[in-house]
Order: sequence, then C-alpha cells, then structure tokens
Amino acid sequence: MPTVRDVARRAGVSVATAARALGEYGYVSDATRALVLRAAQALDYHPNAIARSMIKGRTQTLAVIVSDNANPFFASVVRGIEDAVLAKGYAIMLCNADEDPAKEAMYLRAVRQKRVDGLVISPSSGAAALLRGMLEGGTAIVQVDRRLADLPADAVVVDNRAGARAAVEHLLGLGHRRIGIISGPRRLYTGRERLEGYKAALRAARITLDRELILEGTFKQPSGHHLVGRFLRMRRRPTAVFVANNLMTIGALLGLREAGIRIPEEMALVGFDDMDWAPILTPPLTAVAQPAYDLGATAGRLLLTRLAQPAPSGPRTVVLAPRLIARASCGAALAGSSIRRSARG
Amino acid sequence: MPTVRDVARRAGVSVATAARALGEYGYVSDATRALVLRAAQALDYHPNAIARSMIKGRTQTLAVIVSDNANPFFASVVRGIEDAVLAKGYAIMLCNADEDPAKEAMYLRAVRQKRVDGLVISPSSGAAALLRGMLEGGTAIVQVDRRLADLPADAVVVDNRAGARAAVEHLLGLGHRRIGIISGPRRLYTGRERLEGYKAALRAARITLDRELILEGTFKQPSGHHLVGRFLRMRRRPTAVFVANNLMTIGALLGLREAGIRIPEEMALVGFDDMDWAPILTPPLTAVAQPAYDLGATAGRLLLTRLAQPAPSGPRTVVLAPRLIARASCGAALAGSSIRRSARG
DNA sequence: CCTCGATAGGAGAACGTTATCAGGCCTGAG
DNA sequence: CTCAGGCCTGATAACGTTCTCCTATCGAGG
Repeated sequence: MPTVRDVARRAGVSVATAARALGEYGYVSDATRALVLRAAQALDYHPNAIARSMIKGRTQTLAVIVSDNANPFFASVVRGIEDAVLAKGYAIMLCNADEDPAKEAMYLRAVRQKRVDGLVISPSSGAAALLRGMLEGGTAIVQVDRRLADLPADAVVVDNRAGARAAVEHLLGLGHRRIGIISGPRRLYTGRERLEGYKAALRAARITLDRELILEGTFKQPSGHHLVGRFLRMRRRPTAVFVANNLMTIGALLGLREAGIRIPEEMALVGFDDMDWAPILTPPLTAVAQPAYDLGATAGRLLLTRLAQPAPSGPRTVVLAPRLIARASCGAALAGSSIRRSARG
Repeated sequence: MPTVRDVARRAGVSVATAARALGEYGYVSDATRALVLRAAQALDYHPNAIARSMIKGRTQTLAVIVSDNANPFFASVVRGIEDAVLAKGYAIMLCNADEDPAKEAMYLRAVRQKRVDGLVISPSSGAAALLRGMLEGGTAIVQVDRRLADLPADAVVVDNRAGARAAVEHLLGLGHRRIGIISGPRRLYTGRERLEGYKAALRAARITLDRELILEGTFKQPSGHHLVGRFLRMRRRPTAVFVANNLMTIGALLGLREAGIRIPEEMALVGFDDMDWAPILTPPLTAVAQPAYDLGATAGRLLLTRLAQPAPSGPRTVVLAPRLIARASCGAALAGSSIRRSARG
C-alpha cells in the first residue's frame, strides 16, 4: 500500500507538502495540489487512519457493547446509535457480551486498548469498576437501556417501571385480579424495574402480592415457554400474565399454543417490547412499546455532545417514555396511550 | 494514559525490557517481569493497540457491511460472524449500507483507511470495483448472503433458487395452480435467485408464467403490504402467494388481515426466511428457513482461514441449504424437509 | 532600500509500540 | 584460563501520519 512518501516522490515534492495537499491544511499552491492529487490517484493512495490516530489521539471509532445483537430490540438500538453518529464520521465496533461478566470485561479491555473515542454500553452489574477506569482514562461513556446506580456516566433508558405498571393496570382495568409476571433476572436493571412496576400497580389497586405469581426468567425464549407452563399447572391459575420482554413473550405464546389455551379467554397476555409481528398474531398482542431505535439514537447523540465538549458537566440521564399498545390479547382492544416522557439532569 | 515508557521508568528498567515483560516475548528474568507487571498494574497501564497495529501491520479488526442490522436476518448473520472470530481475538466494525451504493462506497473507503484485516460484506451490485481494489490491497474479503458475479472473492450463500423452488413446489403439491410471488428487487442477487426458483418450479410443472403474478417489492415491510393488496384486487386472484423475504411477509400478513382474508382458505402463503414468531401465528406460517447464523459463522471461519494462510488459493463459494418448514399457512401441515446442501470450489 | 506579511515549501520531531542489534554477565567445557 | 553459548538488558530504528519550526520568495508600503 502506498504512503504519503510514495505520493510525494511521484509528485516530486516533499512529504510535508504532499500531506498538506492531501489533508487540506496549510498553504499549497493550486498547481502543486493538483500534482499531488494526481499522484495519489495514480497510486490508488488511501491514507492510513491508524497512523493518523497515533498523531491525533482520536480514532473516530465508538464501541457498542450490548448483550445480544440477535435480539431485535438490541439490533434496533445498535442501528439507532449508528445512524446518529454516522454523519460525524464515527465507525462502530460491535460487541455482544451475552450478559457474561467475563466476556464483557474482555471486550472492555479490548476496546480500551483500541482507544475508541467513546462507548455506548448496556451494562451488566459487574462492569462498574472497569467502566469507572475508562471514564478516568478519558473515554466518553453512555449507558443505554440499563443504568448502573454507582457509575457517574450518562444514561438513556425507558421508564420501565411506568411501562410495566401501565401494562398491569390495563389488565386490572379489564377486571383481572390474579395477574402473574414472568420477570427478567433480578441482577439486571430492566428485570428489577419492570418487576417494581408490576408490584406498584398491584399495590395501588390494593391487591396483596402473591409471591407464587412472580416467576423470574432469563429474558430468553425458552424461559418464557417453561415458566408459562408453571402458571398453567397451578391449582389457582392467574387469569392474566405480564411477560417482561420480547423473547420470553414468544416462548410464552408457544407454551400457550401447545397447551391449547385460548387467549385471552383462558389466559390474557401482555408483553413488554412491541415487535413488528405483534399485530399479526391471533389475537393481536397487547404490548408495551419501547422506542428502541430512539434509545440508540439518543445515546449516540448524547455521546457526540460529550465528545464535542469534554467539559465534564454532571452525568445526565434521559428517560424515554414507553407506550402501551392495547390490542386484543389482554381481552379488549383499546387505543394506544402514551405514558410519560421526562428527562432529569 | 500511561505508556510503556512510564511503566519502564517506574519499574526502573528500559523501555525494551518493559515491552518484553508485557509482551511475553524474548528473555526477561522472573524478577524483572514481576517488577514490570507490578508497575503496569499500579499505573493502570493498557497497551495501545493503535501503536501496535502500526508495527505489526495488522489491526485485529474485521469489518462487516450489511444492508440493515435492524433486519433480524442480518442481525443473526452479524452475530454468527462475531462468534466465529471472537476466539481469534478479532473485533467487528459494523456498517449498515442500506442498499445505498453511495453509503456502501463511503463505508468501504472508511474501513480501507482503518486498515481492517478482513471484510465480510453482503454487497450491492455497485461495489465490485471498490472491492477489487481492496482485494488487490491485500484485504481478505468474504461475501455473505449475496454474491457478485464478477468478483474473485469467497462467498457464503444459501441456495436461494432451491429454497424458492421448494416453497412453490410445495404449493403446487397442495393443488395450487395460480401462484403469485412478491419478489425482491431484481438488482439484488437474492431477489433474482428467488424469482428464478419460483419460475423454475412453475416451468417444471408446465404452468405458463403469468407476468401479472410477479410483483417486484423492495424487501421491506410496506412493499409486502402494498403488493398483497394488488393481488387481492385482481379479477383472477392467485390462490397462493410466495413472499420472498421476512419483512415483506409481515407486510403481506398485515394486508391480508386488514382485508379480512382467511389463510389458507382464501389465500395460502409461504414466506422466505423463517422467524421465531412463525409458529405462533394463526395459522402457523410455512416458510423457507435460512441458516442465518450459520451463514455468518461460516463466513467468519472462511475469513479466518484466509487470514491464516494468505496463499491465494482460488475463491471458494460455500452454498448452505435452506429448509422448507411446512406449517399450516400453505394449506397443510407436513414435516420439514431438507432440500440440498453442497459446496463447490 | 528595507521591512513586513502573505504565500509556498522543506526538514524533522512526535505519537507508542515492536524488533533488531549489540553488549555484558555467567556457566561449563576444553 | 579461555572461549563458546546461553541468558538478560539497553539503545535505537522503524511504522505512516501530522504538526511545528524554518527558510525562501514576492509584492506592497514606508
């Protein structure tokens, strides 16, 4: 691969001049510039961004660490991030950590060595220490979807609590009193928050919590399948179930279908995270829609502002509003209702 | 951020020795090594991969260019690639080109400047020239999902033709004679191949092609919605429709539902690309399953072998077999049947 | 005629790592 | 006692850019 040195030689100028002509800085006469550009063209010269990064101290690369890009929710988040930073010339390094602290730590070390300018991460609980180290090292960090309590970094999340609460309150409004939840792992922020929303809704309705109706899943499809079976085998079945994420909802629907349960007559269902296919189910799925793409886009924009003005103002958390989309799987078709949108500094 | 120089100073040794201790090469006494490692720990030293890349001429980074990561198919492909190359220490740079030649060209320039070691790309038709340039520049390239006729690079694709043909033959076997297709764009490899499979099936059954029954879509959801409407408004409707990708299938299902059409009685449907939610539809969706994850994983492995032995053996194309999963949307529930699996050099 | 500023171009240092080379020490064989 | 050969360490040159200094020319203004 040709270097500026080669281009300079061919154009009959010094390296400095060639670099000026190519980099569009400093003084170069039009004639010389043309000469250099022609030489670069002839040699098929492509500047080496690695060497440039050495000098500039910036890589024009951002890392994105999520749990699993194969989950459509995260795929949309990633897409949103990329679109937001594309215009500013940043490339994205994608890392799937699979909620595995070891893998997450490995990736954090890797992106740190690669000197990415910034990082968007959907962190698992174990990452706080490493992230703090990166913050001190000058890497801009924005958390997305989840939020670590003890990390002074920006975050963009949805109001999980309000979303879950709206889902459960919707079921309560339809007359359900015995409502189960297939929740996410307690060690994950979203798992905890959605469970809290569920509890808050029941508390507000003065329904005493039945611990039997709270089943903790893994946020993955098989656990939805398995746990809905547990509900079905109970002597006093719940009449409705709130499933705390998209993949487990598919699992639950699969389980209900295999058991021949009619929805919503024998069991009503509300999911968290609306998907493209929710309206084409029979009955169409009532779900709490998360603005996944916006979550990513907002995180990307936030990161850009951090990178533009490294003046360390305090960490900001942006909270986006989920939206309950009432269809028929809950027992009644209502209009979608917005829940809450806020931002706190 | 501390450098080896800082570590060396703190440990009281030369830069060369510190580098040897940290890089685990050459001779270093155990005592010195311990000293250096302790110093590195104390300073929270993280080696600079940029500088290392300068020397080694390798970045341990691969680029992945797909059309849209928000499409679950590509999200799985990307995931497969990442898993395959993770163990060898490669990071992934993700680029969404949106089938936009300008955007694709921009990304190709960017990853070339960043000196990625290899590239997995689902190319659009305009990229051949740029890709050839990169090949000559020494970048390993593997095409995935699609294949450019005039590019001497490895490729991993599914047998689109056989998949589409199996889908249509299945419909023929159920007695359908008037079968429509919502195809993909002709300028895309997958769009053309699946259409060819459709035609081949009809030809083999001695059914004359009705050009009215071939509607070209965009591989995106709205076009499925829109085009199924065209079919519904025809005086002589098709009794079955083959939809050439996942997103358009959702659109088509939405359109059928809005029109109140019963599946498969009033219109049978077979989709290309099986999805998690296909079995929970009513009726469950018959679809041609693509091994999306394997497609990516195979491409990743192929790239690794290219990187390991740069001896330029001729380009290889690996063809993975799709699998027709017969459910009920086509009019009958049969067992899944494997189609074909081959590899040619 | 001298100076000043704008323009044009060159030489060389820096970024942080790895790799090459050379030199010093020690041990054991001759 | 000498010398070969293993060990250990240090100095320094790369890698390909950008950036900071320098020098030189030219025209205008005093």
